[in-house]
Amino acid sequence: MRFHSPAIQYFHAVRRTGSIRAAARVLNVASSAVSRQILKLEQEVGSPLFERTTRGLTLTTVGEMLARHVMNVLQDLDRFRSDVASLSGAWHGNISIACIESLTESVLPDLIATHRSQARRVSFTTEVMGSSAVLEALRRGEADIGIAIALRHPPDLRQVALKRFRLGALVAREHPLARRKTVTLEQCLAFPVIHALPELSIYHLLQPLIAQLSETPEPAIQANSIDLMRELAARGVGVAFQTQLGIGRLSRDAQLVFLPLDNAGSPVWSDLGIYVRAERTLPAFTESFLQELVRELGERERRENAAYPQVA
Amino acid sequence: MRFHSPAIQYFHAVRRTGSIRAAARVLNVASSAVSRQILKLEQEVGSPLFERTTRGLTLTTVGEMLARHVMNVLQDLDRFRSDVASLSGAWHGNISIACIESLTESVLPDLIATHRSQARRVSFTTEVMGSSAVLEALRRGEADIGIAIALRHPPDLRQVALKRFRLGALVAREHPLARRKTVTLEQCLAFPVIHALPELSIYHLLQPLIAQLSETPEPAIQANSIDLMRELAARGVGVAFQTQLGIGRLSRDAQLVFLPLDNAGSPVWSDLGIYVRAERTLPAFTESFLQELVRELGERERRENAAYPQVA
DNA sequence: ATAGCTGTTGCCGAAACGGCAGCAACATGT
DNA sequence: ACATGTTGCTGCCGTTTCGGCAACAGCTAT
Repeated sequence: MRFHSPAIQYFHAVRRTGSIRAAARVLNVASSAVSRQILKLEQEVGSPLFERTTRGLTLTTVGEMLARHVMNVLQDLDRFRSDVASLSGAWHGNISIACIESLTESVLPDLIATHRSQARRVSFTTEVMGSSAVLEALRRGEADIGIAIALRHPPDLRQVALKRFRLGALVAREHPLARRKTVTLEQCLAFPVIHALPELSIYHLLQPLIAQLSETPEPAIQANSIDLMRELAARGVGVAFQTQLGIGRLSRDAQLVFLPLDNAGSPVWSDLGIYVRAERTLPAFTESFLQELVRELGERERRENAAYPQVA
Repeated sequence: MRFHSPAIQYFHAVRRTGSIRAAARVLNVASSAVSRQILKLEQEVGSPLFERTTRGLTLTTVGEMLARHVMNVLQDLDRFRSDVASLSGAWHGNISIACIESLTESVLPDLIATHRSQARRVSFTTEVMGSSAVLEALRRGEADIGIAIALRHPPDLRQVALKRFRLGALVAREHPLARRKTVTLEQCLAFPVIHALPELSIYHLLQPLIAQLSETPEPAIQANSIDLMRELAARGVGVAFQTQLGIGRLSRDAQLVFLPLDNAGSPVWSDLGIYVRAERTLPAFTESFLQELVRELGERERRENAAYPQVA
């Protein structure tokens, strides 16, 4: 089912690989064929689409416009194909998810497991990365659904849902703070602290609050892995900070205690956004999973914010 | 700039014309070429796209799915083209509007005139039709922007805005009702009435209210032209019903009086919706006009509802 | 029956596509 | 400095695809 001109597909491959010869290898054609199709495209558009450097090709402004169009075409072709396939037979296809680390402990595996048991011919591709990388992956068409800390998102992405979870401190059961109901940042900083590195979005959530304090003590440990920070906290090394989303298993084992954070009497929120390319209609099975994801995250938001009611 | 496979364009032409030979005439190619491309498409999709009748072709279910995809592709190609063109030079292109009759007296001509004075190379195509025909024209890709009475709209259309205007009675200056501030349906029905035929949406707005009344007198005149009904009312033939949108000129001449309608103590609203195909990104110049349209209609809504404040 | 319409199919020339080999330009490693 | 590997590009040429012409079968209306 290839009813689009080869130029479209070649252009797409060249954009992704950044090289004509590499694209030719992926496409299983001669590099000359790819080169000619690109030249033909540029002649028809009337403007160069790539800037030729000595090592590969980079999109020009016009090239980025065409890339956007081509992405719309190919993604919609995908949707059409899956629509036709779902006419006669069960759903099948791939759902590609780009998300931040906090989802990997419980939310995502739970959801994928239950979804797979219902629609077995839907496969998943999940990739964990930072929030800004999630948005970039979506823009480049490398992921269908993105979950990231809700920053300002570019206009070509659509925020399907926005769920807020309380940020909190994570301490071992034996930690002196463990008996409190809530903690403030000052109280935490009296102890050794496991800080997030700037590549984690927790850093950007906490940094402005820490900057407001008079004293800024040296952090004991800095890390860029949510998982590592959690394990360190469980071993009593220090106080870690994260949302309650990713600590289900460890707190079930009662090794860890989650203490919602209060700052000047009000909770500290971490906003989680679910994103999708705006100029795109999702295949039915992807849309279905997306709805489940939104519902599940909403359910967790409700449960967790009920467990730790907001201070007055 | 034709970088999509001919099959796409041929299919689109056949869908619109409903005939291979007619499509071939439009495309300036031999009918055999069109026939072969369609057959090739059907072979690649693996399912017939048209049902061959003795007089032309009709889309099958799969064909409609492909039509949707093809429409997305071609409309997005249009957007890409205008995006590239606007890089070097002024906006130019065509905006196709499908709307109901109430807009033709003042809203649309005013807007188009001011817009043309700013961007002279943007042309307009406007077509007046009934509300359901407006939605159908949008779905078939025959119009860019649609304005219609806000009924339930199909999911492949997006309601950009919803503005409500008061429905009222239109009477000549000398009419016995002309001195009132508002009127009820009963009061109007005491006089000869100019009724809308079912093809006008005013009919569907008033019919349920009339059905509630105990007596349903014979209407004096039935018509399917807003303009005709207005002129008839101006000549004192009877009471007409419409929104205040389309009576600017005549009421400026003080020949007509607009009396907002009250039903059981509350106003009767006529909801106007602005629609666009959902799976589509508009070209920049079309989006710009759309925003002006929404703003202008919102302005009128505010003004007119302020002129006739809501009863308590 | 005739005329007019429909979509489809051989046949054939023209245009487009793709593979092979070789080119110049540049980066890297010895 | 030289060799090697990379990049994109370009003649040459066989294959594939496309489109125009004419003819065909099927149907409708006159």
